[in-house]
Amino acid sequence: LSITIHDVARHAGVSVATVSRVLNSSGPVREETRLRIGAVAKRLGYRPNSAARTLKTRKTSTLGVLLPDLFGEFFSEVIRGIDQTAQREGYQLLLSSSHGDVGQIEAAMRAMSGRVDGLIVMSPAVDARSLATNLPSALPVVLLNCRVEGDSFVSVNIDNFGGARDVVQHLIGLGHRGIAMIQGAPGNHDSDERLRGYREALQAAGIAVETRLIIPGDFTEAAGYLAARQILDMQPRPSAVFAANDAMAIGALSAMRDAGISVPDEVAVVGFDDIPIARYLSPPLTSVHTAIDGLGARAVEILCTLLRKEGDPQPIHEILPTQLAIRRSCGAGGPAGNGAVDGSLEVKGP
Amino acid sequence: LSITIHDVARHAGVSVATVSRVLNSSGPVREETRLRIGAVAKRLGYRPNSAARTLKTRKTSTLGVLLPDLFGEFFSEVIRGIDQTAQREGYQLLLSSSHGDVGQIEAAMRAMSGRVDGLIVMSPAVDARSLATNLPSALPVVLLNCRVEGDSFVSVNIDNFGGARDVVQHLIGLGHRGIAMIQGAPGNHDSDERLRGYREALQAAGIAVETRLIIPGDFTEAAGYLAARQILDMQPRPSAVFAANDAMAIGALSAMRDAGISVPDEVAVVGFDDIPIARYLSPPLTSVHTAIDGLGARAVEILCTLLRKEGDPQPIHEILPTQLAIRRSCGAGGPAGNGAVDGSLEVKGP
DNA sequence: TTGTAGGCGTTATCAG
DNA sequence: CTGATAACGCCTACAA
Repeated sequence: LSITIHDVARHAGVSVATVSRVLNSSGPVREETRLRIGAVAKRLGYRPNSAARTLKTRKTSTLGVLLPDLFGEFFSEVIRGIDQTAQREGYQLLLSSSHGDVGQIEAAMRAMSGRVDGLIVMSPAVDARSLATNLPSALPVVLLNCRVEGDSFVSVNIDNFGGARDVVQHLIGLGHRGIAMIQGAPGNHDSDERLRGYREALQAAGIAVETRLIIPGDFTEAAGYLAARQILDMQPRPSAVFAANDAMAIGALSAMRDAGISVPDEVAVVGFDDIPIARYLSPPLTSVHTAIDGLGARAVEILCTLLRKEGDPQPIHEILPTQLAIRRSCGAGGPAGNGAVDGSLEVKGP
Repeated sequence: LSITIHDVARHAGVSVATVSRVLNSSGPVREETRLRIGAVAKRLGYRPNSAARTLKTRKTSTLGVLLPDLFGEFFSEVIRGIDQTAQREGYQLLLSSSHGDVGQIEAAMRAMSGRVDGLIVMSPAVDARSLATNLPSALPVVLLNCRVEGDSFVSVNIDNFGGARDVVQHLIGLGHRGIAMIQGAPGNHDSDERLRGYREALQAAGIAVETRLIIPGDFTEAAGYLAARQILDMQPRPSAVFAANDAMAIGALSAMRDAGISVPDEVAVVGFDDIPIARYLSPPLTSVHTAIDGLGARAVEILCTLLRKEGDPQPIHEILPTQLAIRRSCGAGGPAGNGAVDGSLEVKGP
């Protein structure tokens, strides 16, 4: 029913081999023939059957993307970066997200193997063994924001540690000593690294790390709200709060407002991620700015060099830098307005 | 290099035909043979080559998803709904987003045709002609939140009109007469429908629709901020603002805070979409709640019945209902706190 | 410069 | 119940 290379060949009065040659610019074809075939192909609206092509060449021109069940802003930005870069590189995207446990993600990996040329995996649950047993060993894989054991895989990460350390350092610089932290989801790599950065900053300043100041959370607004209520009840009460992401910071701000606590006058609050609305909050939220779309984009770029076999065979571990976005919620910096309309990024270097 | 159906056949001492029969449960196979083949296949770690299978059967077990370049929360929710449902129905997802103009989306459609069994298209830019000329006429398509002309296509929409009408009606019920609206992106279907709902509510209440009260926007926080500044300068100043989405409402809240205007005491503000953080804003934002993930889920369900040829051939136009989520920003309803921690949806019927 | 033919891994149609 | 075998649409030596 569909139109094939044979139809084109017949209409152009040549063999399928010649048609194939002009389509792929492989092998020599007389200029006149090339033009004629091109015209016929266009006139007939010919589209090469990608299944047949894949069967023959073993190339799918498709990249697989495996994501966990993640949160609004972050998700869309990662995808945006991946999508735009893949498009530019001539790849389609086979997406599978919303994975809770390891079993689901392994099933997705198996379903994708054979249908993609390479894979981008973002999952706190996945490990080297899991990858090895569920994927063809020849399939190039780039790990995104994952805990990486050893050097068996290529990975791209955000500088969670450095970003957290910097923002806590900033709080310390403002004179804060009692600094609470609201943790991200347990077992999550980002979460652990941000906690590590928090610890590092305190220790570097000679401040004791108090366990009671580290409150569990799960990256949701509701968790931030609950954690903040807990923090407000503490004796002595901390003068600053570092939430492991902006969503929890927003929950915390909400809780403080409900409790009649002024931010930043009574308690300073900072977040992580610098989501777009951070600057529109009340007060505008100090956060750690990360180029989330850049994370996705970089992963695709690396994957593509792997596919072209350009890259040196040794594994790459890339870490994307972060920047402090200082606004009013920390009590230092930021004009009275929120700079919403001047178009400036309002992002400052560390 | 990879292991094929021939290998399985050889190891099991049968023909490829028999192996194929047990794999697809097509045709009769003696129980003993079936078991033996199954065991061999598992032992060898055999995975059917999907390209070959597609070439033969003309089925890809893949759904295409075409999305515009859209905004954080909305995007991830739509995808989540699509993904989960597709997974349950046994389909993979070929995704292409970040499309600005018609040309890009048409290119994406062409790139997908032949690689998917069906297509979900969400784009304000696409029309019937565009679909017809760029897609095989046999390919089932479901339109998402699109303007639909005639009955040539199946579509799923959110009740933009009804939701907007209800929330404006609510403002009117609270005594507001001067109600400004911040519009969404020009040319966008959601945007137009929400405007239509706004008009309808005013007219039904016998209030004249004033053009000066309708401010252009584009669904971003920045646009909401700018629009609100404009509104605050008006003489006489409106007593309520309906933003066509929550992001713009957030921008508007921010502008009012900067201007020292109290919400809802001096000006009431309402949004549309009810994104998760709406209830954590200051004050908690009254909005129109929509099950965005339900939108995606429903689209996949309909597409699947189309693929099974179960559905009646006549086109379906489904409209998903909305609900008012009344909070403090409109001046009516909501406790002093924001109900953040009691787990209730805080969504009320119209 | 062009054509012929074999095969990629499956499924499906026949006979047996 | 099982086994040959012909497609599916394309690419690519090898021949001409």
